[in-house]
Amino acid sequence: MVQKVKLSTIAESLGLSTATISLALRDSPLVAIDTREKIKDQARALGYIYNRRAASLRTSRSGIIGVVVHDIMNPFYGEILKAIESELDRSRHTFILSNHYDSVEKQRTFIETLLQLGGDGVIMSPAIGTPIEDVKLAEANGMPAILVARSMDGVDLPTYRGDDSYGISLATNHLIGLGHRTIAMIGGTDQTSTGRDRYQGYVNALRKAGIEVDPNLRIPGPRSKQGGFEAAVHFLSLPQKPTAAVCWNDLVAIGLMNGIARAGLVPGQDISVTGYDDLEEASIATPALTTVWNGQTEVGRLAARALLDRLAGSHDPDGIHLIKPEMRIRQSTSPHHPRA
Amino acid sequence: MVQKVKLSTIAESLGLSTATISLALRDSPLVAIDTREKIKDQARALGYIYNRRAASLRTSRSGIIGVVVHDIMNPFYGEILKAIESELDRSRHTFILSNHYDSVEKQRTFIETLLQLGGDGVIMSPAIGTPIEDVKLAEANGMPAILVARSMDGVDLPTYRGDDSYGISLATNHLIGLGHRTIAMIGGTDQTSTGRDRYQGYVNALRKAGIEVDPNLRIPGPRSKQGGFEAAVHFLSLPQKPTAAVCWNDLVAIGLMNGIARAGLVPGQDISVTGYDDLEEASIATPALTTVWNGQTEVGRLAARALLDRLAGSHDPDGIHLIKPEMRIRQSTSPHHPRA
DNA sequence: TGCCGCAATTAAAATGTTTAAATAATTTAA
DNA sequence: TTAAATTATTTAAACATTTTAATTGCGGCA
Repeated sequence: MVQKVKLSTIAESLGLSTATISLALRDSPLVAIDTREKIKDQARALGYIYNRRAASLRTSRSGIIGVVVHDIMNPFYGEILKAIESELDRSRHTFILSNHYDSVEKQRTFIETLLQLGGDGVIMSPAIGTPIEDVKLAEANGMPAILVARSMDGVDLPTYRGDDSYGISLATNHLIGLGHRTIAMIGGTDQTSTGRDRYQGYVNALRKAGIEVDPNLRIPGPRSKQGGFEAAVHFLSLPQKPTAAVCWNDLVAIGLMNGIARAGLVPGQDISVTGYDDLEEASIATPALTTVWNGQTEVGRLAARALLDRLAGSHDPDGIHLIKPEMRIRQSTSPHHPRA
Repeated sequence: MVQKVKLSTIAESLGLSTATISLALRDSPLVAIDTREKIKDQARALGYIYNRRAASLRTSRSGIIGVVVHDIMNPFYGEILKAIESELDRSRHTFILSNHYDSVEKQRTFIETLLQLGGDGVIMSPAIGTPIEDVKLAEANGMPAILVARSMDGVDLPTYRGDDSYGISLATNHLIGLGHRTIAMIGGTDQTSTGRDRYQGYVNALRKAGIEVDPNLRIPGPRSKQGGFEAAVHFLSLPQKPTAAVCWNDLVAIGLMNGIARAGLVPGQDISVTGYDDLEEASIATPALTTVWNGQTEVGRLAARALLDRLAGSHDPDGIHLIKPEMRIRQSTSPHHPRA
């Protein structure tokens, strides 16, 4: 259907040209102030709707920003998205969201769609195995990209994320300080830079305390509650009988605690558990979860700001910007005592 | 920046017209098969990117579908969105997502933005207090709207949601069947049609069993874990000493159970709790949550289908389509025994 | 009177597609 | 061999804006 009310409709109804209408609606000082008012009133009266595609065809600015992350239903990303949303909102940008579920194809399709729509920029938490060409594709077509939560090797884009190695070492040190010596690490993968960093933080903390690293205590798995829940059986049957677990994130930790409880043990007493992220939910879990704040609000806010700045012309420094995590001690950890 | 590779770039490089290129890239039988192949190869080689805004300016079809719900981080909506996403994906539509957080203004801004972008349609779970004009605005500008999860009075749009009254009565009957007589209803509001329906279902079930309805047992509140958690204190100090709680949704139920546990009681034994929705999470809660499946996947799937059908020309019946909820009995409910 | 400068407005081109109608090229039928 | 039919391609207009450069009208000034 053709647009019923357009600039020319208003122009004709007032005996003016479309140029004047266009300028007036954007509050250009080139148009006399009372003409401007008259035009705006008329636009409202006729129910005029601005046609962004026509405008953006002319200006090559669409006001669209794409955001693609692993899974928007994961509250970790959810909190990042909220921060991005509130930052973009005040600058009249529309944002288009997508999950990639770690599928490189889905992610590329998204980038292509965004390019077709003339997206002004993209914020992404790259899927595992993202080829460099895919982000280059965006940049090469004039669509700046910013990375959040995950880094990419061999590509020099502005990246905002938590300092994983440091963060996990905080959690591990906390458990060591409570007297634990057999500490498992549950959930996640070692295939991402994040994964390697986290494992490194765990290993470093153990080594520094003179504790031998036992690779059998590393139980990778999904980064979800379900994943943590299912890991509980394996965890509880380890011959080494760990007394504590450093979890990949809060979801895994909560799932693991549920699994532990299901097996008749008391999480926080019989087994100490740490999370990671400090989601809103962590503080209301039972027991309240000892965890590490991963700076998701800061990550989102800074990434959005960086993109907006770049769109406004100022090119802030590329490279990785690490947000310092902070320990949050609650009731899911307690001093070591032998397992029943 | 002007587009570097466009139809005319390809056209010139091959000595053809843009019309031929346009048709070929869309696989029109009007173009000879080998010409078509040659053109597609060349497009790939030059790194051509289809310009949707130009196309949609001409065709007035954008391939964009808007979805706006209360809060995408709420897993109930998350599950609906996933269903919508997977349905739209296979028809090459891009979807734009937004939260309205029950702000009518934010919702209207979203609808306006979507109109400006030439959105083909919108799926919405209307904000509390949405004025009829706001949805009419969409329809009046040729953008069909479909409602999910919530109805709107006085507007005759296709609506897909669970049968709330029936669903809550299932949960309430289940508790009554276990011998409970003092049953509270926790969380949510009575300001929405959903809220009124759910309360009605609770009241109906009680009445039918000859139990007097005590309005003090209705504790409204936020529909979140936090809300349920905080309601626990109030709930546990009620003079009527309820032995069971029907919760607005799973989140409230899980929060409430956490709160009950925090107070030293055992949810599922000392107090029976039912949820609503049957989120993925319900089955891994401790204790596993007895709840009512609210058909969110069906709601999302059917709504998306209905919209696509309408866009394809077939106008399916307006009005409310109720999905039948189903009881899921787990461990958070048990036969009545006097509270300790 | 003629010229200048200024304010307000406009003409016209440009953005990259799609598509109806027209044309050119080739094949088929008579 | 020509007319008709079919196939392949092109012309040109349309979509709704923005923006540069041009135009108009007017008051003031010499």
